[in-house]
Amino acid sequence: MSKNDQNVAFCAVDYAFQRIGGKYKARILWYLHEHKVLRYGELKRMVKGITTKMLTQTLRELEKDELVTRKEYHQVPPKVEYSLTPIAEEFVPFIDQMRAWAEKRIKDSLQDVEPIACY
Amino acid sequence: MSKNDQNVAFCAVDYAFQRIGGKYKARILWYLHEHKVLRYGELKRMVKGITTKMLTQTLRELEKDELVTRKEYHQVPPKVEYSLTPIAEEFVPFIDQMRAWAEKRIKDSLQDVEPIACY
DNA sequence: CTGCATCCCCCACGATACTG
DNA sequence: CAGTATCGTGGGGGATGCAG
Repeated sequence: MSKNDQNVAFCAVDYAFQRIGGKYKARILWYLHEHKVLRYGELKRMVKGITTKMLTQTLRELEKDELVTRKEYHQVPPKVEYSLTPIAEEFVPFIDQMRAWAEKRIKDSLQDVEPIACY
Repeated sequence: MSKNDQNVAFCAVDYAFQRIGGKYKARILWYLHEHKVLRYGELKRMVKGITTKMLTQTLRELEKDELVTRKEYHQVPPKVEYSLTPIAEEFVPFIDQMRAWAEKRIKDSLQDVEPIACY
């Protein structure tokens, strides 16, 4: 594969995963869907274990892909709110279905799987 | 985060992504769904750019997670067939929906996106 | 509060060669 | 045909410190 193929999606499935894959994206989208609007610090607290670097970076990517909207209030102290775009809202149902599927799977194999502590 | 949290899913969404995330898993599942049964070499040809190492490794992981079935024919030359488990079949509709969503997105932003060459 | 800048490490993934 | 084995590397991600 040539260097230029880096960001080329081989198919639509790839395209989707490039946008909502990664370690935190799906979770962030999910939380934003559940709460409609979240501040930076709120997200940071919900996505356990994430660093500011990763949170900021991930939000920027989601913003670039038009999946989240960033609303900055120019005040001191700063206040920034994030929410989903309509495009992202269209996608959320799939995340929800995946969640349901996963929960069923987790229940069926109730060994070797650590307790799930999510929202 | 402690070392032992490596494979712990923080939530069901994580759990799902740990199983069907990665660079090739979704595509492999999709191809297997489309063709019902595929031999190793057939998969290798369909998943463009994948190496034998990654294909084998990915198939092994999917097998371990009970998403694909491996059927080996003890003959010369070797013949191995892969197919989806019922659990994976349950999941495929979501991949399909994601694909539809992605294709729509691709059509809407018909610039800077390379031609999608997938099945 | 909401970030940005650095430094650094690990491992997912690639390339290549070999085998029953 | 259907894989192993080995070696290398790029960048995703972590830790920490600073800033408006």
